[in-house]
Amino acid sequence: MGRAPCCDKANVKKGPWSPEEDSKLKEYIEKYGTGGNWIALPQKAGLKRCGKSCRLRWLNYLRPNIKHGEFTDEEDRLICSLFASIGSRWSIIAAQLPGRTDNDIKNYWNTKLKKKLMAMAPPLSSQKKSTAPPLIPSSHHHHQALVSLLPSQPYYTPSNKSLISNSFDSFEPISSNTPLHLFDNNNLIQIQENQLFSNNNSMQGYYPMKDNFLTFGSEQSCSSSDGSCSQIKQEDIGFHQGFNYSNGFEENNQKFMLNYGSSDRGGHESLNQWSEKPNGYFGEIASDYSLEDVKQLISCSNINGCNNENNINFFSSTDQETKLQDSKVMYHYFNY
DNA sequence: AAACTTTCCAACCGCCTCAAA
DNA sequence: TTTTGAGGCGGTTGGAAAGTT
Repeated sequence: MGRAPCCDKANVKKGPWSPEEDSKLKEYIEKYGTGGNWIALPQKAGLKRCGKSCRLRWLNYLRPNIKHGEFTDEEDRLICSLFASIGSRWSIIAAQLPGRTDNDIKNYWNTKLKKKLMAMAPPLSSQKKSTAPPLIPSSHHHHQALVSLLPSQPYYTPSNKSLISNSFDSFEPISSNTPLHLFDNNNLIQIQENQLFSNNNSMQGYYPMKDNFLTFGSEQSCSSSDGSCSQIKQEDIGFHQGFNYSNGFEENNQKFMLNYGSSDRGGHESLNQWSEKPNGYFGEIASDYSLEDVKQLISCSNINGCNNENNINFFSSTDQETKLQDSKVMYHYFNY
């Protein structure tokens, strides 16, 4: 019953790889490949290592075309937007960055990029509080999010006014008078664009903002069964450089943030440039994940899966390929 | 220069899914 | 149908390197 035993764990070497081990592994794989069997590989290659260790060493360090060293601004942006979309699914993120490994990206995020973004964000306590009523009933105990990918310019909104969709419904450019429809499953919120961007907006509780930014969320942080909720954590939030305002409020222990991407990049060479690159963030690189896969992952990247009614809603334009390529991620977090 | 602290990252650990037996 | 291992993944850690006092 079951498969053959794994490697003799009591008799395998651990710790850093020596140059000799590296060359043995590299030479063997270059000559014979992995054979689809990492467990058997170390013995064949003359290594006293666990197959898992060999796999990791090969994938993260020895395989060809591994890119080490500084991450570019473009890579920063891509990591940020994908992290905002799908969370810490490093292998998927890595698939969109040629030459980068999931481990590299994970380390980079944990040690540098997260701090970099945090340094740009104002402390939550400094943000204005609102008197606006909660938009989400207090019975909602899940961390919820509404995600949309909006083309950089112009802004789009679904023509059928329904954002409850995981598909890419038809979109039309919004005029300055067209309300944005922000939706969670119980609340449809209409917001005029000028209410988002005007400093003298009349919408109580919504603070004006100018420039793009991004918020990040962790996985579910509270329970729907017992109603307990942890407060939003500072490290769960990141902002893109270049924002001037964020709008958010706190009410009845709920945090609400409303974020919006701007198309005005102004040519600044910084993180606030989202999509100057003609080929965009997706689609130009060979990876195991196609654009459709990424869309699907984004559309399913919630707590409970694609079919849950509290789903993250994801939409884009009919011209999916091109529009998605220069899209930005807009996150709305409700109720932590 | 030494002691201490912080940062960085390679590698390990443990969990999950899938499939072989 | 059940058990078990392989492969894959994300979280965590230990120690080296870099920075600070």
